[in-house]
Amino acid sequence: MVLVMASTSMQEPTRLLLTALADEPRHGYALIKEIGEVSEGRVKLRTGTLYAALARLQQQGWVEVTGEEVIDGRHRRYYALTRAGADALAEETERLRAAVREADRRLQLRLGGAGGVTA
Amino acid sequence: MVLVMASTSMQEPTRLLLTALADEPRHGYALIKEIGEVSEGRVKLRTGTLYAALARLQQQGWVEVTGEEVIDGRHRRYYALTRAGADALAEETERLRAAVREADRRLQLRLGGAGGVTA
DNA sequence: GGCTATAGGTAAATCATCGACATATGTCGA
DNA sequence: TCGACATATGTCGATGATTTACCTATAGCC
Repeated sequence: MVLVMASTSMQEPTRLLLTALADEPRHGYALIKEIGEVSEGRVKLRTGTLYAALARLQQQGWVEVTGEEVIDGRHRRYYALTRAGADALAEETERLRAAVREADRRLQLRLGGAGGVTA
Repeated sequence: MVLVMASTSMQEPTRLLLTALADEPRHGYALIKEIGEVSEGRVKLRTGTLYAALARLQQQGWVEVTGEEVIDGRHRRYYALTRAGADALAEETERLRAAVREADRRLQLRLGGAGGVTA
């Protein structure tokens, strides 16, 4: 078994990319739209970021190409999460869950310690 | 009033830094130790990252210096979250909460739709 | 004297992301 | 038919946060 350490957590575009691929394979352009929707229009993934990230994640073994097709003369290449990619996303999600808990806790302490919730 | 858009979400070290400052002011070295503990030893913040981030966050108006003192000949400079910084951390935390929900949902769909756990 | 912990910092390199550009097809309206 | 827009995939140089490596200095312990 090979364990790959994630020294530092991934960035948001990469995380959204893995998330968008988590349920089913998608092609590049669909990923851009998907991520735009999921982030409520906040993140507009650039093609430069997308294809660079897909290449990097393929090398990492987290993403793989599962097929290609031509629809109305337009070429589509489908990408999918590998098992390792899904595991990585699950781990990252756990880290984020803990981060959210901690931030909530401290922000609460801040309010409490400030000497007035002014409820 | 000046609104500063966060085009892309902050990175993990920066987020942990804001989190570590959320409950009370701390000095640089304490922040490094605090972040090491909060992340369960995963993130060892380097001084290069720390002081660069603190300078950047001060310019952004999210962090301010609240005081300095000398303990046993050692100089300490205390940093604190501003109101804007706390708001920013709260917003970021909400975004992360949504991201966690979405990742959970899709990873669940993956398991369900695959008809089998084998990749 | 040497090692560790505490405390603050700078400078160059790395690397993900962004912004701009390139290419090509289909559709819809003027 | 010409232009604009959506669809679709990519490359390349610049930007910017983080890392790596370096520096200073004091206190305490062996």
